[in-house]
Amino acid sequence: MTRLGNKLKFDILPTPPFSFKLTVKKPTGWFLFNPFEVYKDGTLWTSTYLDGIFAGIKLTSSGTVDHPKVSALIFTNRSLSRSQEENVKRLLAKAIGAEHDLNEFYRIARKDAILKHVIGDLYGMHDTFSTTIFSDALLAILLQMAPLKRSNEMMESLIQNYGDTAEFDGKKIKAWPTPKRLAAVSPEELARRCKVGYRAKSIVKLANRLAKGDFPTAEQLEDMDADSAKELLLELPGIGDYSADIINPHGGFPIDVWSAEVFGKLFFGKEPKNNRKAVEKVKKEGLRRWGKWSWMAFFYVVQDLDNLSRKLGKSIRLA
DNA sequence: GCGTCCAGGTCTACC
DNA sequence: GGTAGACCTGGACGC
Repeated sequence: MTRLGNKLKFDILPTPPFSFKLTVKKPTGWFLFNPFEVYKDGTLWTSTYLDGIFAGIKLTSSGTVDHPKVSALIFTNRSLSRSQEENVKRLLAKAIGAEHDLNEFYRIARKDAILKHVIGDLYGMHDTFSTTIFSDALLAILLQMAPLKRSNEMMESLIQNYGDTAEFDGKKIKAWPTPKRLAAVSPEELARRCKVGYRAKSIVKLANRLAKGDFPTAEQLEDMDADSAKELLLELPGIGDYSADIINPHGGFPIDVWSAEVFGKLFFGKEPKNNRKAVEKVKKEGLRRWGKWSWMAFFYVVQDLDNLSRKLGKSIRLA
């Protein structure tokens, strides 16, 4: 438990349209930083590491979708230097996707037979940016070869057992563990305590690799071209094509057996006979169809499956 | 109650 | 270079 008493207050002015609620609390429950964060009445309490600094974060919307303004209150355990403050402000704005201009994507989407159905429901939903590679990589590994319910259980157990707790503003919010923390744990202990099974070996190897401190940060990967960033991610233990597409800040088209079924129906009008074999075909078609907008297309479709299914009719039941 | 199958992938050995 | 098989765990299913 870390008590965070030092406060830093500032405002973020995202590029409109920007829906605070849809961005920090996605319709399908995707979180901003971790599964233990709390969203209530237009305010989000969460915790993460910003520039290596453990932070409790309170975000409140004080604007509208077309004139957005987000008030941020950052809690840390000590006062920050001027440059640390600037880094924290910049990273948080980036994390909530404040810099992204959705208008180009919407122009493309309005002309697309599939995407035109989803942009209305999700108007102003920005993609968010992970502040640490490790948390995204853990998420990706825990999604592998498991039903979503079990993935969530493994995720929560890992954070409960090894994550630090931020105590601030009357809240206690657990954060993802750091590479250093998990590098000190044996795979056997991790498997036993968190029931992550064979994934424990990959997780500990990954923690050891990232604890060295010489792997590029999410921002540094973003500064590379997409293929180079993905190539580096594929070198990490337990990270394959699907997981690399989840972690890559450039986005990708992360097709697994579940999304192969969803996008298979959308692209070809029918459920693939074998979802695992269809992954490659569906991925190829998504990248061909949406190119550099593949990730945004994936993101919007997945967040709007119920509505999309209704709009496209009973012939394509997606959810 | 018990056995079998397989899930929102990755890695390795083998050809 | 491509591909079959193993891999934790636990819920669903058939019997």
